[in-house]
Amino acid sequence: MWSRPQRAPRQTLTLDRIVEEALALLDEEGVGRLTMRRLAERLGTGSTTLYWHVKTKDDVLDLALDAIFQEVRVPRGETDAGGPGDDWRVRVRGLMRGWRAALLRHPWSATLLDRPLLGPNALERTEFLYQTLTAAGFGAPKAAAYSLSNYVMGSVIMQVTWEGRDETGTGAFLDEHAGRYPALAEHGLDHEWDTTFDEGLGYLLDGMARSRVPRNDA
Amino acid sequence: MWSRPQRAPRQTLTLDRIVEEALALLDEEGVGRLTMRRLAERLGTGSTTLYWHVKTKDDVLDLALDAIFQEVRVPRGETDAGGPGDDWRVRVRGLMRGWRAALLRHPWSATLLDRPLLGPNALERTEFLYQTLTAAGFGAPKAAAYSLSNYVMGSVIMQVTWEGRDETGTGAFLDEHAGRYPALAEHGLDHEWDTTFDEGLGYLLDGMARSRVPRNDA
DNA sequence: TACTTACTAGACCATCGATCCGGTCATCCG
DNA sequence: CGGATGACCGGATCGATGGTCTAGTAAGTA
Repeated sequence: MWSRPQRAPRQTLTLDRIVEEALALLDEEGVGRLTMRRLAERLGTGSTTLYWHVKTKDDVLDLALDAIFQEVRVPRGETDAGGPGDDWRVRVRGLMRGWRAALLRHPWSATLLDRPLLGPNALERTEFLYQTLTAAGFGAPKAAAYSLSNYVMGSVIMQVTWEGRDETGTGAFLDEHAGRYPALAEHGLDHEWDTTFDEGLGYLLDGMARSRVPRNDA
Repeated sequence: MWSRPQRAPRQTLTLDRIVEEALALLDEEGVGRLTMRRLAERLGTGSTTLYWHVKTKDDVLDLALDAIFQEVRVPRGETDAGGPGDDWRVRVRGLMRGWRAALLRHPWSATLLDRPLLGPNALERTEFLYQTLTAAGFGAPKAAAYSLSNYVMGSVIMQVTWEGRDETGTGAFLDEHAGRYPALAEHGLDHEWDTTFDEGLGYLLDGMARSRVPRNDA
């Protein structure tokens, strides 16, 4: 009885549906409101049932986090228009921008970024990053990849942390202590997140460019 | 009855003692094991008592997180030995390294980095960062400061996330899927955290240096 | 002495993640 | 066709948590 097709499961509730609904719940109400009971209720089932498909709640969170990375487009075919050997810059910047944008589209992800990104979608993007850097002539793609990911993660966490808050209270607080923190009070709370991100990313890319050993392009 | 001294409180339990013990508990057992009951028990009191000094558990966490920043030395007086106007680089790099080291000394902090750093210790360091950058001639110190902080935070989170884990399981997992992720599998899991951090920090600083408008130094 | 304030604790509440136990139902085997 | 198997489901329940209610006690003030 070789390759017997495994018994067709009833599939009324699948892991995919759980993840899908978890993402919706997360998007609508945030990570604090995601409980197994509430998730089960939205799926029209009991909380116990979820545990047949999933071992712990952390599994759901891991799955949901990795699902975000599915939205990140991998800039594979993009060849540069002219710049000599700057292909990798375009690709890496595109990946990092997409990475950041996807996480910002789901702000609850910021709280979950302290867990290892080992899902297939995240791994695929990381693999692409390694390959792009290696092809560009970086002897130590790991260091470069870490620096870039770290920067993206930190930027997302910082932005989500500050954007979600009621700034009036914090602003008043800063004004109140303007004597102690003059420079902070002077520059206020509003911030151009996108341009700052691109700026820092450019610095990182510039610095890396100098330390790479070009391969067979000029 | 001017300047009546406020009634001397009994002070058998103070906020300082609570924060101090919370830090010890956090260091010893991690953020997951910090409960109000356990903390109260260590302090020889009941959990209810803590709520007289503190509004919620989040307050304890905020306080503990800010307490970490107390360990970060502010490199105030450090004048450079010779480099023309590179003072700010030395100071900023010193601050960022100290920032990172303090957080790494308390790995539980990585999980809490998704909350605003508005404690007095954190604010004092941030204020110093703004002042140093402004004095160095940066027209937009906020963008520079954000880029730097983001990078530090991301680096800490990434390192803590990976260092705490049992790498053998992850290593086996990667080996198993080496076909799908060849570049990842090739470079393995071990990593030189310190040098990578300094490298990326150098890139950031280099890039910023180019965009600043020098003030009155050469 | 009467009163206010600082402080403490035990019992209690709602809720959570997770499990136990007892089912149901489609499918496969004989 | 009929029993057995295993995928799937859910109510009740467990232990633990954050937080509150209620009821106090000790120390100072008037």
